[in-house]
Amino acid sequence: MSLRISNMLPVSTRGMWIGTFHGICNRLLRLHFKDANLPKSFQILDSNDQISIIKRVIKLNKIDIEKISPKQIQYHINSAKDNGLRSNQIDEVDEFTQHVNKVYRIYQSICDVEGLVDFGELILRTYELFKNNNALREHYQNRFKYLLVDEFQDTNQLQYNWLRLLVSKSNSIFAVGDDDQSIYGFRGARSDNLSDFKRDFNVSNTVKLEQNYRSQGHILEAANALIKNNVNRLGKDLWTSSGQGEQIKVLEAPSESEEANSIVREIKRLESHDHKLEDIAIFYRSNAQSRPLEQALFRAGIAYKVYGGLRFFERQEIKHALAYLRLILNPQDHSSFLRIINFPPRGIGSKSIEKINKISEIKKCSLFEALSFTDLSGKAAASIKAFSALFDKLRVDTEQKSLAFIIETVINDSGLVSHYENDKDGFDRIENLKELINAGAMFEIEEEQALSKDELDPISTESDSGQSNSLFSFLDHASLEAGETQAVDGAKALQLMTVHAAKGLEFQTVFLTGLEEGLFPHENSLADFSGLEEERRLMYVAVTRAKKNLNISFAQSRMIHGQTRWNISSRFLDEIPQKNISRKTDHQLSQSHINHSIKNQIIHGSKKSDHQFSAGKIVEHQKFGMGIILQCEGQGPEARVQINFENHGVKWLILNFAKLTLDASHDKNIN
DNA sequence: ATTAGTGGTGTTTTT
DNA sequence: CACCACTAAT
Repeated sequence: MSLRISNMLPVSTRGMWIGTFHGICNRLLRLHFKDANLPKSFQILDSNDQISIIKRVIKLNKIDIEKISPKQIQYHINSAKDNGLRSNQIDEVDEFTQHVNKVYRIYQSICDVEGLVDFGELILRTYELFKNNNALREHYQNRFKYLLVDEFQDTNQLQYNWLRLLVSKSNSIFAVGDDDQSIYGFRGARSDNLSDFKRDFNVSNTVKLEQNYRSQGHILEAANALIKNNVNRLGKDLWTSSGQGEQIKVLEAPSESEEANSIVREIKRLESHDHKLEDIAIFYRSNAQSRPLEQALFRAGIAYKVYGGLRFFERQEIKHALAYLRLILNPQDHSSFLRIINFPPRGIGSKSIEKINKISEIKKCSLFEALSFTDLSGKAAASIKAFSALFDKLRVDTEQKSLAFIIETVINDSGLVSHYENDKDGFDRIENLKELINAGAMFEIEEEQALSKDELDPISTESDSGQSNSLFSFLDHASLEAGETQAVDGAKALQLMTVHAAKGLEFQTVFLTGLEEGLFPHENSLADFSGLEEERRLMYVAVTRAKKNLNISFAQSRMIHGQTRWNISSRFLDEIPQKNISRKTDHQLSQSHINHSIKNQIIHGSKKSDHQFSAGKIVEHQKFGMGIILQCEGQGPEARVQINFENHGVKWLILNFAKLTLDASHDKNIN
């Protein structure tokens, strides 16, 4: 974003604050940590860190909530914060809320003591800071003459209130948003903020942007037709002056691997017609779907780049390494301490950890300091001494050293590398650890360049004593911008990403994959109407990323959670007008596939089944209607079939009881 | 007392 | 399939 802006503007962008809400709040909190009542070295928690603290709270306080999962509690905490609510502001209306809120309260006190800040807290803290500190608020109201907010439909209630605090008579605000592209409802985004904005900020004139400069006719018509099915929207109709262009190609494949192969063939064809690889993108609904695509691309020797997914900084080996780094910097960091106290295994088990915990409570000191008081006998005592000594040594060895050197020293001396050397699938992990050294070196170079370029803002942090300041900002960077690091060098490669990650981007050619009921729209979103509408907006976002060529595909069968599932095509496909589509129903391919799988059953299956039903056949049930057979089991009176019904989902039925009729037309297809 | 191995469970999207 | 909690083996 920063780059795009500086390329478009005749003036320098130095001095502008450009970033996400989270990024800007982090910057503010770093500058005013004292006023925000935070330790100087506060660390940012990611989703997993948050979960492990919640688990800790549940265990330590023996809260009796067997039925409530840590994830549910996490959701409660995050959505409370997204709405600007502290635990004491929540009505404990029922037992559930009471339990969950208790965890929230204790969780927050742990974070406060240990100097930990989760994503919601970044914004909430800054909000409270502005609210309670008039001088500071006025300073920033004058500092930022113009506030510009992009993707306004993705703001949540707290971010909205945050903006209201920052806007005064001395500055002005400008917002751009598209309610049809609101796809972050699950994390508290309110597209209603768009209409509230008009009211609360006295907007005198609204500009509707309906001319689209990106996509050609067929693509745009499809997008318009799709989104019209949503009831809850402000309403707009996009138009283009760039001609009809090509129809959308729709491909039906027998399996996910066939789908991937067809896409690879098409990409090769495009390449030979002078399409650039970096102008092509493949989208999918969930990260897990990237695998078969990657396999096919790898085999075909096509360079590709996966965005997001298992983020580099979220891998366990990287998190272990970072925990060592954090603990060097901040011995108070209990989460990091617990992560590595016995990793790699060094003979300090749960019992020892419990003792350390007790001592830290009695002596009111950190877990780390408690190590020196813990008197245990024999092996454990020796292990604990060794662990303390390791850290004393690490602190001395890494003082005033380069980031790369610090990281290298830590991953070697901690025993992480040698641990993974003995692990049978530890090779990749060691590669990643080496990559972390590189990332550190790169980060330091970039930081120097940035520093020499802008010595801007009047308020600046006082320089740090002792430990390297760049280690500090590196750790910060690691938790907040986890995904970005790998994305930079996306040159000359095909781009793979989730539809969520694709928002705001555009490509000449887009392959949109996995258009199947249950996947897209995702089955977990179908429970309520608003969920389905959000999925449809997601589809709308995906379609409108394509400039010239859009390819949509789906597979008849797909491995999900280790089981083959037979899906029907997505309802979203049916919502696109036929005139905008050219169907490449690979019928021959699909028939041969089904024949093949039936033959396989006859040859490999120990005995031929004594009924006429088999996987892949279309059947009709008196009550459930049409469906496709997923698998068969058993013989005679015990024979059962699993069927995915068009309108009733997946069910197991006993053949003797279920009156099933084979769909004759489909039967003819097979033979 | 620790660890490795086993069996049961739940699976979207992200700052 | 991947992760966790629990159990058996060291």
